[in-house]
Amino acid sequence: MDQDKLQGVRHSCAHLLAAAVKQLYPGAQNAIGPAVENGFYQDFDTLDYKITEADFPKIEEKMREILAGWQAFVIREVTPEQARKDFADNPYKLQLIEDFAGQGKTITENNPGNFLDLCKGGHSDNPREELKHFKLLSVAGAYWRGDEKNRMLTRIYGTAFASAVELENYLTMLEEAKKRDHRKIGKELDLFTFSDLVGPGLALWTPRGTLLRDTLDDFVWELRKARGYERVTIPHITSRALYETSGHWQKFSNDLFHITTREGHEFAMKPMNCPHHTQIYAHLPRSYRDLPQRYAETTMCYRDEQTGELHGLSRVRAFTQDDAHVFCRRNQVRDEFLRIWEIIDIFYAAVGFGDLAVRLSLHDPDNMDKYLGSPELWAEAEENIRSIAVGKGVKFFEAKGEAAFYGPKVDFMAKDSIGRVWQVATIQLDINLPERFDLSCVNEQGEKERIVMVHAAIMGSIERFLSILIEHHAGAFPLWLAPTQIQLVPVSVKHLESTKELAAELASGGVRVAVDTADETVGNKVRKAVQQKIPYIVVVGDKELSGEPWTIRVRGQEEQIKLTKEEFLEKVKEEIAGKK
RNA sequence: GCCUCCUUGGUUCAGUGGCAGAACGACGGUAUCGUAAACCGUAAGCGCCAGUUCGAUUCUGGCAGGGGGCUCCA
Repeated sequence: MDQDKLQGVRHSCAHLLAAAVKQLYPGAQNAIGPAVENGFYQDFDTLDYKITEADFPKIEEKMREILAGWQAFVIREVTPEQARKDFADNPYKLQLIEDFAGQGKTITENNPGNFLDLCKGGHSDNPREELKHFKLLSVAGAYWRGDEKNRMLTRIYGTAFASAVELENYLTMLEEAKKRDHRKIGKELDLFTFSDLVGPGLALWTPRGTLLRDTLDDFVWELRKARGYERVTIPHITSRALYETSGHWQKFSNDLFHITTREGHEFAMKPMNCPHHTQIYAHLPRSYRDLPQRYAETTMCYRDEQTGELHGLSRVRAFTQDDAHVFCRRNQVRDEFLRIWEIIDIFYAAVGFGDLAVRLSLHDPDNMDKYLGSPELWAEAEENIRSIAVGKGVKFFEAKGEAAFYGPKVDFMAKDSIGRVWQVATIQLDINLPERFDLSCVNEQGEKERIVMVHAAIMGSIERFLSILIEHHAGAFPLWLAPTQIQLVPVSVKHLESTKELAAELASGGVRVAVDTADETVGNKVRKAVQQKIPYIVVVGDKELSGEPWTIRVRGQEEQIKLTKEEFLEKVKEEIAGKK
């Protein structure tokens, strides 16, 4: 079955679900019910009925019963008057009818036998056969028309496939994905934790997790340093005046953590770093010869997210940005973009991602009040980055309304274990903050020239990046990132002291080594190390200590390898240096 | 913030309107062992606050925290 046809099947299932719910819950009204990436959903106003997942078997049974009476979908075009009559008791359909009529769209109804619905079409041709393999998955709330001022409807999610096997495979995949959830693995590998006393959305990083963060951040810094970046440091709070100048105060006041001093002065925790960085640029008169100025800083930002928006490490209230700002002339933008893009390419290859989606995030011309600056300025900036992306020769897609309020962006998107898409890296062209902060340089003619800013984050939020990285590798990090790279397992307590000495020797070669000091059987110690997904495990006993070749257990492979201590250490060091 | 579900030792899970259970982990002991779980023992828990009840971990409500969505996301 091709993708279009499958979409038709899923959308038809949404109708089927609507028919079943309307029979089981008299008076319930269905709103919209589209096919989505891995299935479908259908929204309902269920009045006073409360539908929960416990009701799914009953609803699914009713769906099968109704399906038995279905033929092919019959589609007919109707006048608005007719449609209003047919859906007189459904306020949601009536609103849709008015919209369609107002836009001069034709209105169509369909009926597969015993259920009339308002719909534009795109259905299964043979519902009785093709809709068999469906399953309801979850129930959720969703605002009518996606607007939080509207009534909240009950949304039922389901999925459908062309065959029972494909459905089963999909459900199995969802189960497997749960095992890779970063919140679960973060606990198992002891990488981070949350505390009710500290508060929601505030992750605490353990020594192992911090090692992982620092290793990643060191790598980003290494790549940046080689490309002319310099480190800067700023405080985590600021006077409100800074954000009034930048425009953040008016635009994002609700998302700021506010601080009022005992004298009544207003401050805020920083939700981003750009305004602070502009003040480092602005504290000296700059010659065109000094440009670009490239500032980098890995630092925490704070945003007052609503509790319902928090999600593991993906969405938190305090997160670490590997942020950089380039202050340059217009004609330097392309080179700076490509320089950053190169870092992103190298970095994501080393962490095991070869397939980031690239999104050109543009402004929404119908919503100019969301943005700073004139339409002309935006058009020019967007054309500029579009041509850079085209020149780079990669696949990208464009998204209206996804720009930052100060300029268009190139965003890099990765998927988590169940396919949710998150933004990670970003390169942004900013034509507005330099205006607001009056950032300039003196050009060849001795005139004051307005500059532009490029914002760049490689991991974006380290917290969010790690959530993706953990799920991508299911906790089995590449050797260079693994908090423990080699686990030494002494055969018995007799060997403990010499094993510790050995560990110190390996560690002095720049390798992260741990010794299992527990007075346990070898089998148990090996098992623990395997569960911790440690890349190399070596049992140390009389043989190893006497200089015989070592038998090394390599993560993810059946057969063990035999190498002398020197050969092994050399191999490990090479792999770490090569970011393997 | 909104809809909905959930909350039992450190972790994963049983269970009950009348003394709360297991496994792993931790701790103590015995064994000193060669590649995915040695054996014995000890400590440790019903998220918080109200209500109903003779009695609430269990029922009801509120709060907090968490899950799935929605809205938002510089």
